[in-house]
Amino acid sequence: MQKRYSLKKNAQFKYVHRRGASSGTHEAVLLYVRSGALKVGFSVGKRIGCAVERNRVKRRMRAALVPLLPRMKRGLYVFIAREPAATADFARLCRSMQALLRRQDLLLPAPDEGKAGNAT
RNA sequence: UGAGGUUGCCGGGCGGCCGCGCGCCGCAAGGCGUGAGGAAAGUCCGAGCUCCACAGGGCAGGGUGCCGGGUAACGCCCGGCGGGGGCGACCCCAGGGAAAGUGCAACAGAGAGAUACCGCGCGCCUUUGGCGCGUAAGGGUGGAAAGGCGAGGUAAAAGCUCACCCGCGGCUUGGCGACUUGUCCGCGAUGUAAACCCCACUCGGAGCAAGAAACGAAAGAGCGUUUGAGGCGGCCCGCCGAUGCUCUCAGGAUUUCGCUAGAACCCAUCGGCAACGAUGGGACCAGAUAGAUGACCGCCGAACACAGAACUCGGCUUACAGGCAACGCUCACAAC
RNA sequence: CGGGGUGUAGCGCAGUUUGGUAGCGUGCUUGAAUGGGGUUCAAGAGGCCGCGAGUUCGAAUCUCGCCACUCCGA
Repeated sequence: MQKRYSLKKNAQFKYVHRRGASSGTHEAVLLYVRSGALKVGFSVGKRIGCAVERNRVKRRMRAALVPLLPRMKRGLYVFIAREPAATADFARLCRSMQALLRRQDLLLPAPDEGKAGNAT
């Protein structure tokens, strides 16, 4: 996932946290706010584990999101990891995040010919 | 063969494929190179670096604490000394001063730095006992009872005297020194300084959010220039100090620098018991800023530990699956 | 990066300065009182004082090293 898609400022995180529509699964929670740009942030709390484990969870969530990125509606996303995310396998993490996006209807129909990097 | 001791090291490797940070090349698509640790951790010490006076004096406060050396420095390391533990190789110790002063030593016990309960002896009396004096050997209490043990001595006793031993001080042998050897010259002093304290040495403060620059453009207010604004973050002195300091306009988690090559590492030779030093040679590319290493798979006998750089070094401490090497190291058993 | 605070009975807290007996409230158990319950009264149980070393005759207390939680400043 390239840096231009990442949510950066603490103020932005706070904004999403306050205004965002939320939905959750066993492994993660999604907060979403409509916006002109497509930005994604990840929030992995101290309950998950030590720095190594937190980094790994963040990387796996990021990797799971990459194939979905071109099909996502524009807006600010924050994914919050919950404790089972540390032990879940990668396939389970992927299904979980797809389910979160579908639940708020944020995934475009995705015709198969859609090229990567089309997010503008 | 088994059980140990000490020291040092590794702590996955190779390949395919899709991605990420940084650097270089390219008009672009993209390509090439490179990319976490021994502890990156805890933040417990010491420095570099930056700013505050040029880092100066005193008081207060903190730190260290056997001796000698190493080091940029250290509370670290090395080698000794003393004490303690282990059959041993070896390991552990904040280990200055209690004859400078103050405090504390509960309970028990007569008495905790002085004392006399039982006892022992002598004297007197109203004689199964009481009082006075002497004594501290014995009993008892306690972690600790004013050197220990034996002999002499005595009314009973006592370093009161003597032999041996223990400790402290003086002198003395060896050593740079901690310390040690001897001596019998003097003495017999409780413990606690991780209680206050004394002595010696040492420490200025803050920290990369340090600090510097760029972007807008000039203006206003207050204080002040030897009757001193402001500055050095415990206080005082002392010093610096003038288109200077503070505030508003002022919108910024803006951008760039600081930002990684270093008292570092490896090899050889020489000096040193060693830590380490000197000389010569060699190899070096993490530098992010919501913060880069992940997904899928194959092979290597298993590779499943603890764990993620955030200015940089030297240490300490803590966590750690499994594995390797060295020492003509130690002990036990067996064989020769 | 820098600086504090807390950890003691199931729960909330004293005791740490100046070292020797661990205590208070509430909850729990038993008994009394009531037809029964609550209130009340009496008795009792419950603590490796966060962990590991050290100093001391003796440590919740002093010293050192860890662990967890929490607060503040830039």
